Amino acid sequence: MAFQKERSAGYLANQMARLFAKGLHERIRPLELAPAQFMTLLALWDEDGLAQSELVRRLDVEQATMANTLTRMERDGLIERRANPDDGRSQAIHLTPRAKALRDPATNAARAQNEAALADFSEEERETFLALMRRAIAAMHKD
Amino acid sequence: MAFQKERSAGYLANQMARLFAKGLHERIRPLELAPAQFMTLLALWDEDGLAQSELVRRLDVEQATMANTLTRMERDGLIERRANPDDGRSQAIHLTPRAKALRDPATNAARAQNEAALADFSEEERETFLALMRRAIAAMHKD
DNA sequence: CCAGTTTATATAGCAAGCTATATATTATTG
DNA sequence: CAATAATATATAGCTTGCTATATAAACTGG
Repeated sequence: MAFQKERSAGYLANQMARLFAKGLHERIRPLELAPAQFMTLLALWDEDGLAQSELVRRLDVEQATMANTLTRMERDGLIERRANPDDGRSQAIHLTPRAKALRDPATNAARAQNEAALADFSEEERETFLALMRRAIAAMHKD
Repeated sequence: MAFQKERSAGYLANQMARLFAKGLHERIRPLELAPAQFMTLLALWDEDGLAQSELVRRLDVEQATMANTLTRMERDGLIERRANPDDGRSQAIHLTPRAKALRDPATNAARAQNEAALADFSEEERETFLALMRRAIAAMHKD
């Protein structure tokens, strides 16, 4: 039996995620933000001064990925790494004023992208969709 | 109102797609295949000898992305680029015997990954999930 | 207290995605 | 037919993801 990509959850998930990322990237381009930077800012807008290890835990990316993203964000004036006086290994990641000011425009852009993707979904379909994605994520985490 | 990433379709789509890719990568590792190579092979197993432009159209990635993926696949002995006698610009992409032999083990690995993700989904939920993803993809394409 | 382990971060190296641009070939049009 | 436009592919340069490995600091058990 042939493998049909249009019927493969993994194939569709990849295509959908690329379209989300592309659309978000477009919408936040005027802010000079990239998607992974936005995702990291989401966690820091929620709670400033987190350690890299905590960002890794909350965003579920590999430590090396986060280290590189933070380096680019520091370069772009979005964050500062401040020494932790209690532990010479870790640093606290703090938002710059520029990053704080981006909160509203950036989250609005993300909301607009979600809305574009789900434009013709009913409220019930939206809830179902989010719930199914969360379940697939949980299942793969266990695996 | 706070932006909650756990309630953002785009955020969940990104996380889900990464987990699909990671799981698939793990499963096809013994075959020495990477995920984008697998995706490209899906199209070529279906129809050998396609031009790069047709692969771009069928897989919906940018031309530059496909050119680079094909270069890696050629390096890895999965494809050959053959000159097109009718058009000096284009080349036909042909599978090597090695790539042809990978069809069954690779599609089985992909099926196993999809199954792991959707293990606790009912048949109806699976259909719903695929349909919702297709609709989100179509909506973003239009956008 | 110190040897060994654990934890926090960084770096190297690769794949795959993107945009922008270059080059070659074919098609079109005045 | 020559100039221009369109098409097919390649390349440069960047971000984001990954694994594997290195380094430094802090803990811990004997």
